[in-house]
Amino acid sequence: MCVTLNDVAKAAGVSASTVSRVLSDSPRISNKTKERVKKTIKELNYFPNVVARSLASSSTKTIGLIFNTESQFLSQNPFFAQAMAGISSYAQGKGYNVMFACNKNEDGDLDIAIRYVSSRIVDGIILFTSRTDDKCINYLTQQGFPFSVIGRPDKTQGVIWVDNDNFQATYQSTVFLISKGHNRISFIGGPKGQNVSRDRYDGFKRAMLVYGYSIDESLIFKDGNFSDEFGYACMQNLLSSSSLIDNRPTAVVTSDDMQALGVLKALQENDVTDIVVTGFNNTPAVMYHSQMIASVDVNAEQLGFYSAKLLLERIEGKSDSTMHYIVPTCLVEKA
Amino acid sequence: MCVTLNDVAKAAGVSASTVSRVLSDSPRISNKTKERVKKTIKELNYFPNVVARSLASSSTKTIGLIFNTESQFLSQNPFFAQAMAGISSYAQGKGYNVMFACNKNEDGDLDIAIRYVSSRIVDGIILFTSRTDDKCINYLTQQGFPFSVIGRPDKTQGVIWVDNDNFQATYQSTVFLISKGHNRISFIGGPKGQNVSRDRYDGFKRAMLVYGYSIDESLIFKDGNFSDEFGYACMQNLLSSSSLIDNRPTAVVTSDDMQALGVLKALQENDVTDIVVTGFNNTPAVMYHSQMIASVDVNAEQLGFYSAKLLLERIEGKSDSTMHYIVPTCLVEKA
DNA sequence: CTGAAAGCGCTTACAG
DNA sequence: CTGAAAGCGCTTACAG
Repeated sequence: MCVTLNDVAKAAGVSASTVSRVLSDSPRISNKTKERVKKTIKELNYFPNVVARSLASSSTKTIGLIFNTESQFLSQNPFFAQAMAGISSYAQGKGYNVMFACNKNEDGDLDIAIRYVSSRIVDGIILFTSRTDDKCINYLTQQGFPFSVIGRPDKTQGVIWVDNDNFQATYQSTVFLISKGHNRISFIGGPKGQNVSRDRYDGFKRAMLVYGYSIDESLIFKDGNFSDEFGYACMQNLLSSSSLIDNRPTAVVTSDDMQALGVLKALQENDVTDIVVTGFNNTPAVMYHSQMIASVDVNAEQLGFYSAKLLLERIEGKSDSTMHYIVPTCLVEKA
Repeated sequence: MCVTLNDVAKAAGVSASTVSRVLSDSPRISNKTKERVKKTIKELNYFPNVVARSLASSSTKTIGLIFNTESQFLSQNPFFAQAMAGISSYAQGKGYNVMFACNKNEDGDLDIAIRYVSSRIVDGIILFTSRTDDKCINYLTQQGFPFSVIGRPDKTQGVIWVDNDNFQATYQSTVFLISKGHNRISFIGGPKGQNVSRDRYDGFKRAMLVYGYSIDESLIFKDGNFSDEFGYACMQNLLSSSSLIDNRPTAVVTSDDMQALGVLKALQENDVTDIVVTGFNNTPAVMYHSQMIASVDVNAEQLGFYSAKLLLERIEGKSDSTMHYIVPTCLVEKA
């Protein structure tokens, strides 16, 4: 029903091989025949069947995405959509398609990875954020299957990854607060055991130390998660603590805008207007709050873009390809 | 390098046809041989090559997504990620993969559609929201290619679509405000020429009429867009209008949470605390505002789910498949 | 209930 | 510079 390569070959009076070579712009074909074949391709409105091409060349020109995240967070955090846009942008430029699959839990992730690899439907995989001792990373490494990771994994040995400088990000946020005159600063951290959590805490700690301020452990919340509930709970805890009643923090460095949102809710409910907050992702709706005075833009689209770039360089066997890339963050300060 | 169907056939002492039939669970194979073949499939850890299968069966078991939306909105509005999750959920259950591609403008959309169709890489397409006289819809219809649309298009003739009852949604929001004692209510609408805009305005208008309140045209903003900028501009307009100085609205029905966010910003900047707002999408960060008193949950995940369901029924040639489906909305009221 | 054979639409050594 | 032929790994009438 569709025009095939053979139809073109017959119409142009050449062999199928020649048409195929014209399509791949082989230097071994004379310009004269190239012109002629291209003309009949136009006339017959021929488009190659990519499935047949994939089978013959054993490459699908498709990459698969695995989120490693419960699907509710996909919509709450603009990070994912932005990173997807960046991936799609690079991939399209290189003629690659992008596939995704949502899932419920870590086993779901692994199932998707196994399906992608075993069915040979993708040439490579991009993982969004890595867990501790990540099953997908272990599996893909063991299979020798090309993949890249957004967010530096536990073991970087042999794995391609892109990430922000998370240390730098909270270091800057904290220094910004200090420059505004704050020095009793609370810190709200991310999930236990993740590099991102550790790095963001370290950045905060270092800034405090460099500027000569001590860290009050009662203002520090680690081993949390990136939810508004956690932010809310932390701030409620601070506001209801009797030991802090005359010695509250004046600022909070959070590790996520959703956390910040929870913090802001607690502040509002308690009519506290003299505590300011910083967050991550520069989410428009969160930044509208007057007490949000800065947010780290992680440049999610760039993270996606480079995760795709490094992956495709690996797939296409560029020998000089780098294994990781740091995307700079940018502290967005409110006027 | 990989185990093929032929390897399995040899190992099990049967023909390739038989292995293939076992894989598709054909009723014409005896249980005894089924068992034996399944055992060797396990032993050899065989997985079918889906690319070869696609070529032979001329079906890729993949659907493609086209957003019809500038990529910045993809991340700002949780709608897209939620709908994608719903699509992925249904598709995975049916053994289908999902592909997407971001783009810059309407021509970009059409390019993607042409690529999807011509390269025969997907079996069907889902369009997110339709434009007036949509080029993609026209093209796909003319090609006879299976597709479904999220959001009722201009011409529904022969096209599969899912949508909310947008009339009902704003009708309910407005009635809710009326029940709270409001009757001078402002309305902020969506883009010109879209069904969604018309329906949402009609729902508002009808509720006002049914309850016997007149509509003050100076409080109505149509032909806008779903951005915070537009919401902000509308509210600034209202607050600065000298003719309204003693006769302001007490409530605003917006057509989107981003609009609502802009409205809230204007209210906050002008220290206006006696105007309440309703929106769409139940965005957590927006709902935190005390003046947001209701938001319509459009159930984006369900919209995605059913857009995939109707599409796959069409692809698989279910004769009794319906052409459209209305996903109920749900007004989320704040306590 | 099972098999031999043709075919899906390309690519790519090999030969000239 | 070009072509004939094999092959990628499946599915599916057709025949028995």
